[in-house]
Amino acid sequence: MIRITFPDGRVQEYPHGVTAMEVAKSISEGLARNVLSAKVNGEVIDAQRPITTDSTLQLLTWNDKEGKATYWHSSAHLMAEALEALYPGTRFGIGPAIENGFYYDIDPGDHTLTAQDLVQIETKMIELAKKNSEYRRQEISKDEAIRYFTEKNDPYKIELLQDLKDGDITFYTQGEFTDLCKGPHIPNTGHIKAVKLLNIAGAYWRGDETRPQLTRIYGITFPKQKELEEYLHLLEEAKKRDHRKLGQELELFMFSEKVGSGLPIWLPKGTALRQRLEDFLKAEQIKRGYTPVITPHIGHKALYETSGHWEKYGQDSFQPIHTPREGEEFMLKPMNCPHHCEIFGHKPRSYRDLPLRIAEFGTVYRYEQSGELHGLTRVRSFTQDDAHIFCTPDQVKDEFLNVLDLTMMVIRKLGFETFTAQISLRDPENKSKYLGSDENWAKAEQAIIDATKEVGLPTTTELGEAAFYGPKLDFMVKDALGRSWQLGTIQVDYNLPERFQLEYIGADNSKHRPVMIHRAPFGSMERFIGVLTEHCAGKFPLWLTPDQFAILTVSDRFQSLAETVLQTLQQAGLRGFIDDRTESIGKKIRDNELRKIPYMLILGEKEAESGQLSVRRQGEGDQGSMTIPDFVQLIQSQI
RNA sequence: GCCAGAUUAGCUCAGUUGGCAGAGCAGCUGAUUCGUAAUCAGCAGGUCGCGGGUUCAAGUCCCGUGUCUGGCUCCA
Repeated sequence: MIRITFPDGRVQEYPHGVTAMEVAKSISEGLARNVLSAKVNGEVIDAQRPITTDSTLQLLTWNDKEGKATYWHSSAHLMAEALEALYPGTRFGIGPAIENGFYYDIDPGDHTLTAQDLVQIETKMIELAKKNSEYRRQEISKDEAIRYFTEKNDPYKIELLQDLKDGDITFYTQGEFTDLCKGPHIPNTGHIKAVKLLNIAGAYWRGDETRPQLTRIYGITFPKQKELEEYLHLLEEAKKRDHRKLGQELELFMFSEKVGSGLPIWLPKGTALRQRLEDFLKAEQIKRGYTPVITPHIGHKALYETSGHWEKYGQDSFQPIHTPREGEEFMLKPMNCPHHCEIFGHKPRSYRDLPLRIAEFGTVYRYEQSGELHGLTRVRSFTQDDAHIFCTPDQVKDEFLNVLDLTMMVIRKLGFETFTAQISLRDPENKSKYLGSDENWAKAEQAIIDATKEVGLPTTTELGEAAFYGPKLDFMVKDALGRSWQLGTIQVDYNLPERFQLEYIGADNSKHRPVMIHRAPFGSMERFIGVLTEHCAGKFPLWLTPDQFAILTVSDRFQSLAETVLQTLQQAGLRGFIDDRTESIGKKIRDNELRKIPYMLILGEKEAESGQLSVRRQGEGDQGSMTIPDFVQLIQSQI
């Protein structure tokens, strides 16, 4: 007998070799029907695998994250079975579960798969799923496995096998399809009831752009048709929040083929919004001891040779601008740091001057790969809410904490409740990629880890994600479609001060090297506004939104009244406009609802007599009437 | 940069087998002066992304290219 410990702490004895499925059945048949896999001693395994030692056991169903992952991974195998049936000779790469669904990377050979083929594959998957085929696990020797895939002519699987140890290799088979796989899988294909293949894309084999490009098919499956429909509805809703769509509808920004791709053009409403955001941060920075500066948009190539950026990114940048005089080369600035280093270095600095916090909303230009451009979130010209803090090594941690506080304040003020913070450290396997000494790197990495711990900020740590000059802390939020974007960033840099030979005179009357902290709470105005637009679905916070109210006249007899009201509200510091088109009131309401104007003030006979305002809230409807001062008060109370 | 798809009026989109370029919304003009999500009528709006080719004839077929979309790679 072995002892099984359940998540609630209950312990029960079962025969040696019992499976999770048998345990589930002993509890209830209903539970057993829903079990997809099991977590045994922390490891997720097939529900049908025998348990041979005293263990903790958690039965995994659709309601568990790991249960879903098992389900979707098995769905990837089902899709592979369908592909093999429909397109014999297809070769397979890898097919994992992802956050929402799964994908499989395949090499379809001469055949090119297109989106039109997906429906046919879905139909085949459903047909195969209905056979209730079991997912059968089989341990196999490396030689035998290689023989199988050699016969099948699948070089990708053979390559995967090369990296595996003999004795660790398992195959899974369902129906007619056998795959190299460590598992686990769901009991049988019958659990898969609803299938949607979402899109098709190219993906480099093993993520390496020098290797062949495979076809990646993304899909998602559900145990119930209704759940699939709900998910697809959710996707539709998310698309409505896309900042590229809302940006066009709300006339925030545009792109022009003639101006160039990746170069956003800010329209009046977008500019109003953006400037308000900038003003908010500028005011906050003044309070916190930052000094604003302004620097040019270009700089000598030599500046970037000094900074090291030319060596690192020169080939992939906008190429130098040549002047009429021979031999002069200027770069569009890809970042503001070198200019700010020159500011620090332009006169002798004392330790009494530190920390020196230099801030600039600096527009930079980076030649991003054409395929990577995406709305406002990945562009070729953008404005960083940049600042560089020059301080003594002893001040690093306090300054880091201050910046952390500012960044979290900014993110929360804009209504992002769920964000994650990622500490990016250097790849210990590949230290030559980075500039700067081992000792400095270790110090900087420790400063970040300590500071985030001190404020209790939950973080994830990624090795190899650091910038080439130093470790960093990035704040990440998700867009409407669940794609993660980096917003604010804080980076410790021991390298640039070295390269620019920056110095200050210490209390000991000798020269010392300052430490530099790069930081941008928004990250870039473009990306931040893009992500913010999706986050609030175009309904910006009242303090930020371009227009807070619209005055809708019931007929043009009320035009002069509308103008008086507008003036009064503007004098009270509110922003709005009169919709005086000769349209019906219903039409004006509809249009301004769609433009997401937070408040609509309807002005007609009734208001002319009472002197009050009829107030309508966007998305909520009629709020009844109130006096002008009450309305001003209402808006101010929400800012 | 790579793979796949898209590209027609300001916007959203039709356009059959290659045979005169279409609709709705927006715009303009006129009528209507209206009470909480679309008043009515008329008018105007196009080098079908761009450049080649095939053809008696190309929005439609072929080649090249720009831009966009979904991913991959990249992201100072």
